[in-house]
Amino acid sequence: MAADTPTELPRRFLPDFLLLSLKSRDRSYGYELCQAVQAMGLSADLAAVYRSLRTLQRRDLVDSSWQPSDSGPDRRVYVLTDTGRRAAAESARELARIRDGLTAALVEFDVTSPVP
Amino acid sequence: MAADTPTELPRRFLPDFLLLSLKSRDRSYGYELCQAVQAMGLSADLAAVYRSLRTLQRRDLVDSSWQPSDSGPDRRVYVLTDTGRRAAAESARELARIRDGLTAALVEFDVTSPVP
DNA sequence: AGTCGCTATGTGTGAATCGCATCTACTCGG
DNA sequence: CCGAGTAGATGCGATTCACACATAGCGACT
Repeated sequence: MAADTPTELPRRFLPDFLLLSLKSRDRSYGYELCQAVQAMGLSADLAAVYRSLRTLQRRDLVDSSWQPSDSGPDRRVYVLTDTGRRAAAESARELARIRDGLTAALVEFDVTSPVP
Repeated sequence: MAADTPTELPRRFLPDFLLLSLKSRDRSYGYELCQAVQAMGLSADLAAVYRSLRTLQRRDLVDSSWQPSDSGPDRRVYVLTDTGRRAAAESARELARIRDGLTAALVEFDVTSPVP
C-alpha cells in the first residue's frame, strides 16, 4: 500500500461523505467530521465542512443540537434524519456508480494496467 | 446524495478525460471530444470543453491546428504534445487513485454490498 | 430562395462555490 | 499568563459553473 501520494478526492463528494460518516458514527460534529473525511482522502477545510453541514440541515437531512465537551468549547452535534438516512444510502450508491464509471472509463482508455 | 441524476462523473475530471481521449484517438476536436466524454458519463457542455482545451493548450499539453471538414465548418484539431502525453499518463494514475480511494471509503463506510 | 437542423467554435455573464484569512471562545499544560 | 489544541462561524476576493447567446458552414426539404 503506497502511502506517499495523498490522493485528493473531489470536494463535491463532501456532502456524501458527511452523510455516510454520520451514518456509520450515528452522531458527530463538524470538527470531528472534518478530520474523518480528511483521513479518507478528501481534504476539505473546516469552513467547507461547517457550511456543508448547515446546508444539509436546511435540506432536512440532518438535525443538530448543542452538547458540552469536557475538553473544549461546546459542540454542535449532528444526527441523520429519516430522509438523511435515505439520502446516505443514495450517496453510497452514487459513489459506487462513480467508481464504476471511472473503472469503465479507464478500461475504455486502455489504461487498465496496475498503477505503480 | 442527489437522487435526480443518472450518474454524472465530476466535471473536475474533464481535463483528464480530454487528455486521455486525445491519447487514445491521437487527434480530435472539441465537438467530437464533447460527445466522447459525454458517452463516458461525464456530462460537460461544449463551452466547458472548449475552454478546457484552450487551458490545456496554454499549459502546452496540447497543440492545435485548423482543418477543413467535409460536412460543416472548419475544425480546430488538437493533438497531445510530449508533455501532454506524460500528463495523460499521470491523469490515468490520478483517476485510478481516486477510484481506489472511493472503494476504500465505501469499505470504511461499510457499504461494500453490490450496487443494484 | 428560405429556413430548419446539425455541425462547429467561440464569448458573456450572473450565480455558485472555493480557499484562505479572520474572529470568538473554551480547556489544558508549561 | 500564554500558547496550542479544540470548536464553531463569518468575510471576501478569486475561481468555476451553467446557461444563454453569437457566428457560420453545410445538407435537405419546400
